[in-house]
Amino acid sequence: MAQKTAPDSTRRSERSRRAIYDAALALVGEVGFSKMTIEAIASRAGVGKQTVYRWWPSKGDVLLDAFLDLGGQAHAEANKDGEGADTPYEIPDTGDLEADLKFVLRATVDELVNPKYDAPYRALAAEGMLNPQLGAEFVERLLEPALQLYVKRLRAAQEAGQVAPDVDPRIALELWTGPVAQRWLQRTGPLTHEYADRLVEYALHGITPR
Amino acid sequence: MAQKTAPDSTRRSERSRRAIYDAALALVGEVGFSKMTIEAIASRAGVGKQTVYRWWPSKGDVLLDAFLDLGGQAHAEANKDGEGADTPYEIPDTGDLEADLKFVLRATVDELVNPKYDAPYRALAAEGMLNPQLGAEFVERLLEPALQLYVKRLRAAQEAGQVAPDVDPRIALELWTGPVAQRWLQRTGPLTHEYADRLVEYALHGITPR
Amino acid sequence: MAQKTAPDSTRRSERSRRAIYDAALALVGEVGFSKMTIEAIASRAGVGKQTVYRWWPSKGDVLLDAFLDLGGQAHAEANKDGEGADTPYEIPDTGDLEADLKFVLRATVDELVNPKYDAPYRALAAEGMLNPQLGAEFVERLLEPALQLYVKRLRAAQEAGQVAPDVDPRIALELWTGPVAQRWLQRTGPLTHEYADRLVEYALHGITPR
Amino acid sequence: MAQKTAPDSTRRSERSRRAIYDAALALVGEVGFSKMTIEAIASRAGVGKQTVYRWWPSKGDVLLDAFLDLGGQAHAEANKDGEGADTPYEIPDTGDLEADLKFVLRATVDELVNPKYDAPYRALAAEGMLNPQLGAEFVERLLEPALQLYVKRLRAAQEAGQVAPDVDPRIALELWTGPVAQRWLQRTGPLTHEYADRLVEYALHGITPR
DNA sequence: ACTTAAACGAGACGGTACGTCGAGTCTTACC
DNA sequence: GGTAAGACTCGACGTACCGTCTCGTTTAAGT
Repeated sequence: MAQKTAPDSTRRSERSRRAIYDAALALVGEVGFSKMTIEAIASRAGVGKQTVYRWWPSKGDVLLDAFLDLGGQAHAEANKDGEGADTPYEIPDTGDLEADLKFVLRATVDELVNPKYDAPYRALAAEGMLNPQLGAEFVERLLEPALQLYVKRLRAAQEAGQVAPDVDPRIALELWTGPVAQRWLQRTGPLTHEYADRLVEYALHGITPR
Repeated sequence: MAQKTAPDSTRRSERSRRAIYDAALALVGEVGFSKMTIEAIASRAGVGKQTVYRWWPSKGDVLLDAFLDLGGQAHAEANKDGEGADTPYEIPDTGDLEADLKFVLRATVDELVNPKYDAPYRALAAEGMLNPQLGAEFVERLLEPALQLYVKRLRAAQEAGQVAPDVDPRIALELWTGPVAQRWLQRTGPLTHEYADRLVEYALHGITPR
Repeated sequence: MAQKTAPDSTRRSERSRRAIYDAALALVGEVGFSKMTIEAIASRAGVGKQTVYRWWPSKGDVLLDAFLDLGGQAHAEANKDGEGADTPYEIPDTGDLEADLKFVLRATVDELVNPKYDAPYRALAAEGMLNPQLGAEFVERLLEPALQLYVKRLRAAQEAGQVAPDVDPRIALELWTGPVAQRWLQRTGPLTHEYADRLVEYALHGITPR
Repeated sequence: MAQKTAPDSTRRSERSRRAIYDAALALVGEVGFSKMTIEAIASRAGVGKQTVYRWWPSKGDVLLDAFLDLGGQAHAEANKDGEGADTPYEIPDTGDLEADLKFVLRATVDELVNPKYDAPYRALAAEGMLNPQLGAEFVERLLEPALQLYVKRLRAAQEAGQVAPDVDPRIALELWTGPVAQRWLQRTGPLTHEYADRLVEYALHGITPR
């Protein structure tokens, strides 16, 4: 396959890469995704346009990498005082499924509401809907790993008999992630801790009388 | 409020309006929302650019109106043979809540999968996430009316004792609309009748053992 | 030949015509000829665009009529106290050709420098250079009548033996009108009374030693 | 003076510059100045609009440069066979002032009548009358240099005693350039060799009897 | 330490679309 | 039927970015 003489990533300027991430995240917050231009990113990063085009095919991809990097940094930050064992991304398992799910979902809500994450994450979600290639990458690298944590926790709950054995965890988790995503992205209602709790309750016990 | 000498809508050309709707819907299907330009809409509709700009502030707004018109037409079509009483938008109430919900949700899935609706609806959803003004209009005029049908049906079910009285219908409905929206928009999994059925079952009875 | 049903000038609105003249003259002074638009003229005159288009083919023609009207008014004004005999446009004949020419040429200079006349007259001259049709009308209705006054005066001078009999007056007059026009239109030098005097002297007596 | 980050002229595309000149000169001849658009120039030159706007503020300026370049080319052409000494722009001095002036003025008339030069030159002259900034440049770069040749020749004639010592050459030359300009630009009469001769005669010897 | 080739900053280039303005035509309602 | 008003199609405006393409200038590997 004849690519356009693919760039040599070993000689890549780390300095420029970081500057581009910073510029992209700043701009998406300041002017929004659709008004964020590659020229503006380059100019703000003090970088030539070609340096952006050399490494990313579109502004969406720049933002995706920038956002993943942001997440990586945050995680590294949270663990920098640890002795060595890296705290994994994990849903707690206290034995009380309902409490554990509420705890995590509340944290998710907090994050989605945080402007620092909202702007880029929302932009990526929206862009991914129209651009299947970007959307696939978004889901694969960002969304699905997070959802798999629920799968793992639900499997444990099934083994503990707290979830019916014939329930498909991959579907079950959508009972609360779907609604939260919808409220967040489409602003169809307030996104609060109370709302998160209610979703978990309804999902676990159903809405029909017992 | 000093607008730029608002145009006189009584003198508006119906011909142009329809042509613009058709062009917008065709283009969003053919080239996608982001590559759809106002110039292309105007040109395809055989209309001056100014005529588009005179009546809509952005291509998103054009598409929203075009899509609403499309829905209106479809509904009118479906009722043109009726005696006179307009069949309302309504969720059937056969007494069997689960069956009724599955029926409607399957229909929703079919519609979302239909390319005729998918392209514009998806574009509007995505655009509405980045543009709060458009998003609000999208929700108010398109999404919320549909969701309210579930509220009504769930209220009836509550009166019939089929749904617990302390359940909030506006939240409950999101147990299935949220997941469907997520699968559809973010392509996180297959969107099938089986999936729809499963969501309704989980939502009604919960995922914990009974 | 089927014209577009030529308008009936007997039913023409005098009110509108005057308002259009005023608007055109005001605008050419305020924003210049090229930024003066027919829409602006109509709007300022409180008149529909069609009323302008019905009676004039271009903004140049509007301005030409407006300027001719302005000249007519000025002349009427100058004669409104007269007993009845209309003072004709005429170059004085005191018997002293040089003095008479200097007098008239100084007056011409004063007029060309007067902003009230400069803007429209200059616009018409320039436009007439690029648009032969307008140019011909400009020359025929505005310029040539003025030049013919010199022809008449020079003929009288020839009869009085003050101008060589083989001199062509129509060419001779250009010895001073040409230079004045050039200085005025192309701003190649100061346009003063002294300059006017000098031109007349050179033209009458030549620049070679006598 | 804070310009908009003035472009770097060392990186300018010579190819584009020439193509733009050619397009501008062709267009002004074909459709006239007022119907010549910057879009058409760019399109015909196979150039982006921005490349025109980057280097010139208006179509008038483009045409001025194009015309100057045309003159430069013509002059270079005329001298390419020379040994090295560039034939200067110069009015011949045969000792016979009248003959020399007639010779040059006839050549001027020929040039003004040549369609190749008429269209752009006329357009520049007319545009310069309405746009003082362009007019100043036109006079300074195109008109005045030509007029100064007459000043030089007349000074020589004064030294030779063929022109009265108190005559101002800068004014004297207008006795024939002014009329020629007027006939040419305003089409007030035929522009012929005979006319040119007559003007020189009148100007040199005056129109009064000797 | 020196060479050398790739990445880099800068930004000009041919394009496309933007959103606005005005041209000239046409329609509506009024007088 | 002329008029004021203004919506219409069309085309050009001047601007903003696109993605590509030179230009020198770092800069880091491999001699």
